[in-house]
Order: sequence, then C-alpha cells, then structure tokens
Amino acid sequence: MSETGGSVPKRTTLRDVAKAAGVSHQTVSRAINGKGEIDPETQRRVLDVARQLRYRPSRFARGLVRPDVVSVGVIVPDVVNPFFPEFIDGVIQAAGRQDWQVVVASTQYDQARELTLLRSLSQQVDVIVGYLTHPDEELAASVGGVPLVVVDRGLDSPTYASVEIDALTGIREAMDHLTDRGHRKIGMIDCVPPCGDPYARRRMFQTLTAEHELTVDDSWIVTVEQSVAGGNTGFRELWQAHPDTTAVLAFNDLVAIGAHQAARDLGVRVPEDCALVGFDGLTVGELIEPPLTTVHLDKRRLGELAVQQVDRLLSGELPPPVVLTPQLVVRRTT
Amino acid sequence: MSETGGSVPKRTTLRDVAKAAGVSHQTVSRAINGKGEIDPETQRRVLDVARQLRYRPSRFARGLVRPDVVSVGVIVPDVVNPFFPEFIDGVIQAAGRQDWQVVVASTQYDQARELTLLRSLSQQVDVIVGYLTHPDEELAASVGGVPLVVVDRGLDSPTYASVEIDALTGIREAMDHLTDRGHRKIGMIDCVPPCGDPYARRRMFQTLTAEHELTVDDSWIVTVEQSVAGGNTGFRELWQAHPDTTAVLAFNDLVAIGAHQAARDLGVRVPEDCALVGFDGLTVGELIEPPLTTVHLDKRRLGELAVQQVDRLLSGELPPPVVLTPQLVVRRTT
DNA sequence: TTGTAGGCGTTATCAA
DNA sequence: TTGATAACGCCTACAA
Repeated sequence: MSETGGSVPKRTTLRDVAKAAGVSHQTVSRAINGKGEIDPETQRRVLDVARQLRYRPSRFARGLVRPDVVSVGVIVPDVVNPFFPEFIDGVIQAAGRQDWQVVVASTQYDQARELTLLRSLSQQVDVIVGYLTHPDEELAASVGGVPLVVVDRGLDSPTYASVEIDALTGIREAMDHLTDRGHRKIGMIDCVPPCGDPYARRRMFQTLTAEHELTVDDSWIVTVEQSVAGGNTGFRELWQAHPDTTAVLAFNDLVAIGAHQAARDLGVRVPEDCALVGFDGLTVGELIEPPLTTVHLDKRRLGELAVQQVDRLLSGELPPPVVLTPQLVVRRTT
Repeated sequence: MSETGGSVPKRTTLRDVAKAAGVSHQTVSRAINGKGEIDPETQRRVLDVARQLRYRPSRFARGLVRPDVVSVGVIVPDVVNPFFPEFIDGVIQAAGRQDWQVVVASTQYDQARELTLLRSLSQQVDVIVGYLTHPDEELAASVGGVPLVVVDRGLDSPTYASVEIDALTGIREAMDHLTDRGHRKIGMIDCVPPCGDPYARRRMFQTLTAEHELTVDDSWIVTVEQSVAGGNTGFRELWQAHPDTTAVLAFNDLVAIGAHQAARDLGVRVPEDCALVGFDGLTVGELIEPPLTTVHLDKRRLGELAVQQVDRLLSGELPPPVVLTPQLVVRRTT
C-alpha cells in the first residue's frame, strides 16, 4: 500500500490529544469528562488542544466501558401515512423520558424489506418495536434473539411481547350508535390488513350485524385497497349494489374520506342521505367538512404502551399482551 | 456487595460461548460471522451453544473494530405536524440507500429541549440534521464539533451546511396567479417563524404587493399563531377589517385550512367570494373540499437534500447552501 | 481448521 | 493532581 491515497482520515483519539498536550491520555479523559480531579489550568489547556485537533470521543469505545443509553428501533410500513407519525411520537416520547434513543425505519410496505431491515436493525439497537407482517417464526430468524415488541397482530404472536388493539369493542360502539339512530341498512367498506386474519374486520361486522339482527348479507361488504382512492371506489361499488344503504362503516379514516368524496360526487349527502363512520381517529378527519365520526384509537398511547412492553422485556420478563381499546368519537357524519 | 441482588445481568460474551462450547473465542467469532475457515460441524455446534446462552454481539465492541454504519440524528420540532413526517421520510430514505441509520428526536417546540437534545444526540450519532431555532453560536456550543446540517434558516447560517427554501419565488408565483385572475385586494395571514427573521414572510408579501402596485397597506396583514385555530382567528380579523378582501394568502396550509373554516362559518364562499392560497403543499390540502391551492414544497426532497449535504460534510467539505424552490399548485380555492 | 496475541478508544482503579 | 495499567468485547493477523 502506498501512502499516496488520502484514504481513511483515521480518527483523532484521546492519545493523540494527550501527546499533543504533553499529558497522559487519562488526563485528557478527565478533562473531557470534567469530573474534577484535575487542575483547572491543565483542563483548559487540554480542552484547547482537543478542540484544535477536532477531537470527538468514539461512541463505541465509550459504550463499551459504560452502560450506554438504550437504543430502540422502530419499524413501520410508512412514515408518512398519518397513522404512524403519532405512533412514532408516542414511542419517541416514552423513550425520551428514559433518555433512550429511537432509530426509525420504514418498510415502504415491502415485505422483503421488512426482513432486511429487521436483520440490519437488530445489529444496531437493543430492542425493536414494529408494525410487522411476517409470522413469528420468520421474525425470529431475522432478529436473531433481539427483544421484539410487535403491534396489532390480532393476538397472533405468542412468541413476542405485543400491544393489541381491541377493534371489536370500538366497532361495536359504532354499530350501536348507528342502530340507535335507526340505521338498518349498513354497508361496510373493508380492506385486507397487512398481516393477520384477512377477514378479521369483516367477521366483526358480521358478528355485529347479527347481534343487531340487520338483514344485510355479504353483498353489503366491499373490499378495496386501503387508501383514499380505495374508499372512493368502494363507496361507488356499494352504492351501486345497494342505493338504499343509509350508513357506511369504513375500514379506516382514509378509506372513509375517499368514500366521502365519492358520495359528494354522486350527489349523496353525508350524513343526511348516508351516514359514515371511520376508524383510527386521524386528525385529518377533524379538518374535513363535515368532520368525520370515527372509532378513535389513541395512537400515541399505542406507542407509549409499546415502550412499556419494551421496559418489561428488558427487565427480563415476557409480559402478556397489553390491549388498547379505541372509542367512538361522534362528529358530524352520523 | 452480596450476591443476593439481581443487579446487572452482565452480558454473555464471545468467551462465555467459547468456554461453554469448548473452543477458543476466535472459533466462536468465525462461527458467528460465518466467513468460512471453519468446520461446518464445529460451526453448527458453536451456533447452538450461542443460541442457548442467548449470545448477541455487542454493537459497541464491533463498532470499535469495524467501520460501522453511519448514524444520522434528526431533530424536528414535532413529529406529528404533517410537514415533518415527509421531511423525515426523505431523510430516512436517502440515508437508507447508504445503509445509514436514522435517530429521530423531537423538541416539542421547546427551545431549551432543543439544546438538551443536541447535546445528548451529538454523543450518539455521527452527524445531525435539524430544524433548529437557536443562533449558530449556541448550536456550536451544544453539538461540540459534530457535523451539522441545518434546514430552512433563511440563509442565516454561515457556519453550517444548510438546505434553504426559496419561499419568495413560490409566493411570487402565487401572487402572480392571483393578480392574473384580477385580484387586487389581497390579504395575508402571517405567522412568526420559529427562527430567523420574524418579518420574513411579511416582507415578501409587501415586496410583491408593491411589484403588483396593489393598494393594500399593512392593515391587510394579520399575524396569528401558526395553527388551524390561528388561521381561523386570522381570517375573522382580516374579514372584519376588510370585508372587501377577495383573496387571502396564508402562512401555510394548516393556517389556510383554519381560514377556510372561518370563511365557511361566516358564510364566505371559497373561492367565489374569497380565494385562498396556502403554503407547504400538505396532503391534507387535497382532502378538503374544495382542495386547497397551495405553494407546494417537496418536503421529502428537502430531507434528501439534507442527507446530500451530510454526505459532503462527511467527505470533508463545507458545502454551500443548497436551495429548494417550491411551486404553486393550483387546485380549487382560487 | 483452530488457537494465540494484540489492538481498537475509552473509562476505572490504584499508585505515585 | 496526575499517570500507569487493566479491563470492556470484538476482530484481524499470524502461528500451530
């Protein structure tokens, strides 16, 4: 190897500073960390040299000898989908209270990427929290023993600590509300969730229509892509099949907003001609006109609960799933 | 110290595994890293033992001897404000392409917290990207030599690499558009930005009204808190002072949405009675009815550019500021 | 194929 | 107040 190349700049170390300042590396350490036991004058001098040499401690070396901050990795499908920022915020805030740091990564809804991320993240953080789609065994293979908290798997992850969402209770509230107001012809715009039982929501709906003895069959359920556009399409399909529908339960708020747009385009007034209920409780639902009635989930809390599970995991236990229940927020689309 | 306490579990190391498997720690290393030079049978056995002992390599020890992944810290005021997730996403994606990891932190609009975060983050990451409010000197004192890229400081940070937003050009487009459509009585709902010149936007507006020889004086500018509620208040104030206003330029989309709500409440039709233009180009602007005309900024790109600056910084240069120019997107509020 | 020695950059301990 | 020495857990040589 010649010395021509300006290859790796090589880091300035404690010893470099020590040499330049004419003291021992230990003295430099003391100066940097400023825990007394050092002559103020020496300290000043050493600090000066350190600055000149642009010295910065290595987080690795430091982490090696000190109990370092915990680093939590968070994996979500998409950082921009308004559901996730609140969740992430919950994680960041709960973690921040213990001075933990949070590494955020997104799969972009790419299944293969999920595994890749899991694999690389698990090398760099102490614990992972994630909205994950793969079955437990595949996750296990990818995280290689790093503690993991999974979110919203539908009680489907015996291996891992988890936070679950009791969607049924929330949706029951919504159905009660609708039937209380006299609705009998209630349709549903469903989506297939990224993991777990693809028919979970549909089943809940069926259960509840049965409870209320509604005479709507499966033709009142349309399944669409989980997006505003999907909701738009879904409403049109539903309305075409059943123009006598008086209320629609959407898979989530984004889908509901799409449905709302379709209704407006079709000249269907919400809620006069057709009521509409979303799910998630996104802020955007409050901004549209009329504001959306929705089954509201406290997404920030969801993130905090995930961190709470992390706590338990790190202290050695494998905690039972914790369940978060959403609540109906009645606004003006019903 | 007695041995009663379940104090620190103490980590399982390579040597522990070695001892348990009856080989040298080196052999274990080879087994773990799977780079040949090892008997498959030995490897299998070692790996088994490692798993049983729940061995996981220390990221610190590894980072010490290996050129580790770069870790980028991102500081924003608020993870939930819909402006920032897109920015963060841009950072995450650009960083991800180089297999860098991204640590996200939020100040919650707390000035003191900004400095605290800067201080702690700078100990754990290789470089920081941030929406920061403090003047350069104070930032310098907090990051202690860690490379920093600042965003949207109004060309106000000679010390640091930066990404700037050319708001004037975007707003000029908006004003041209409005005057083209015959508007002369144009009002502004302004806010004071978290850092930099508090009158920046107001000045731009004044410049442009002058360019177009509009006869609106400063009483056509109201200043409110930067939020939906602020926008609501702002519109009411403006409309009360000048009921002959035919168009309003809002500080940003959230403010514009508030203004829109106020207009509706006051029976002012948008855009028939009063046109409305936002700034930022948030997705939510597309979801309201009618969809919001706005000066659209590519926030994801903003994040990518920040990472680009990080690249340059890390390769030794102090790059000149890079500028991103927003563009008017005409929808249906004008 | 396997084991031994040394060093990565830091902090802790103890002696000077 | 300062300095030598020994970890921390891992990896890269090199020797066996």
